[in-house]
Amino acid sequence: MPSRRQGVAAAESALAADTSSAAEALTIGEAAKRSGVSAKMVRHYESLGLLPTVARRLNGYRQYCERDIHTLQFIKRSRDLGFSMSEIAELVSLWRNRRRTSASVKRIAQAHADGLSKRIEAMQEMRNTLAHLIHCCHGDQRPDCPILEDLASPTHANDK
Amino acid sequence: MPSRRQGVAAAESALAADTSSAAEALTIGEAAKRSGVSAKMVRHYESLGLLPTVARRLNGYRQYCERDIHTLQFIKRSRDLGFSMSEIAELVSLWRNRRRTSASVKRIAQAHADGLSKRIEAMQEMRNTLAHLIHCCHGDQRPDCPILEDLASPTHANDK
DNA sequence: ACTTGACCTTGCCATCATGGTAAGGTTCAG
DNA sequence: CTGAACCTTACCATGATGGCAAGGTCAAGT
Repeated sequence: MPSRRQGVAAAESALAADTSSAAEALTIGEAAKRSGVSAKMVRHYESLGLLPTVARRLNGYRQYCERDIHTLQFIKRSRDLGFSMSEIAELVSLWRNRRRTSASVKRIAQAHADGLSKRIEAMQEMRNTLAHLIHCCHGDQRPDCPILEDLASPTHANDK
Repeated sequence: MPSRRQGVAAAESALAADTSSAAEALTIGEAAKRSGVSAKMVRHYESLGLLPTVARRLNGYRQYCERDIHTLQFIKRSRDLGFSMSEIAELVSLWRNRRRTSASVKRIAQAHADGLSKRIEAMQEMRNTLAHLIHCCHGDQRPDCPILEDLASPTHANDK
C-alpha cells in the first residue's frame, strides 16, 4: 500500500480518454522529481513554450507523458550547462527537427561557450586583483588597509 | 564660450548658500561623467543609502561635491571588482570609519573572492564540457549531433 | 521675449531565472 | 469527516541596470 497517492493517474486515465496512451500519466510533482526541475519551473517552461501545450486531466491537473519528461530532462541538462532560456528554446526546436543541421547546433553551443569564456576571464581578472589586494592586507586590528586604499584610489577613475 | 551650460553651478551656488563651500557644485550629469557611473545609478545609490543624502539646489537639482564624487568612484571601482551592493555598503561604511579594522575589510574581500572562485570553477566546468561536445560535433549539414545527444541523454538525469 | 535643446526631476516597467506566498480546489487515507 | 499532500492560478521579490514618459529648468541663440 503506497503512502503517496498514485492511484490518481490510473483512476483518472480510465475516466479521461484524453491524449496520451493512458499507461504514462504523471502529475507535475512526479514529472518534477523525475526531471530534477521544480514544479514551479515546469509550469514556467510551459508558459515559455518550451513544452508543447500540456494535456490536462478532467480536474485540471497537468498530465505528463514520457516524452514530456524527456524534454524536461533536456532542458535541465541545458540549464546545467548554462544555456539561457532562449538558447534552450532553439536547442529544443532543433532537437525536434529531423532536418536540422549539426552546424546550427554547434553554432549555438560555440556562442555560449565563447560567452562563458569571456565571463570567466573577466571574473578571473577580478579575482586576481582581489587576491593581490588581499595578500597585501595585514588583516589585523589596525585601520590601515591596502584594499580600501585601492578602492578609494582615483587611479582607476577613468579606465573601465 | 562653453557650449554646455556650466554656468548653472556658479550662478546657483551664488544664490544658494547651501551646504558645500560653493566652489565645488556639480550636477548629477557631471558627477556621472567624472565617476563613470550613470546618472541613473547615481540616484539609485543614493536611494540605497550609499551616498549621504545629497544636497539640492533651489531648483531641486542634486548637487555633488568632490567628496561625493570620490564616493562614487569608490563605488564604481568596487562594482568593477564585482562586489555586490550590500558588500559595497559595508565597504563604504568601513572606509568612512576611522576605527575600522583591516581584518573586517579583508574578510569581506576574501568572502567575495571565494565566491568568485566558486563561480569561476562552475563556469569552467560548463565550458570544458561544452568544449568537448563542440569538438566532437562535425558542424556540417547533417542532423547527427553529439551535442544534442548529450543534452537528450538521460545519463545526466539524476546527478547534480 | 520666445524657442530650442540639453539638462534635471520622479515614477513605473522590463530584464532573467527562480523562489515564495496566498487562496483555493481535489484526492486519498485514516 | 478531517487532515495531509497534492494540484491550480496569480502576484511579488530578487539585483543591478536600462528605458521611457511626462514634466520642470535653464542657458544660449534668434
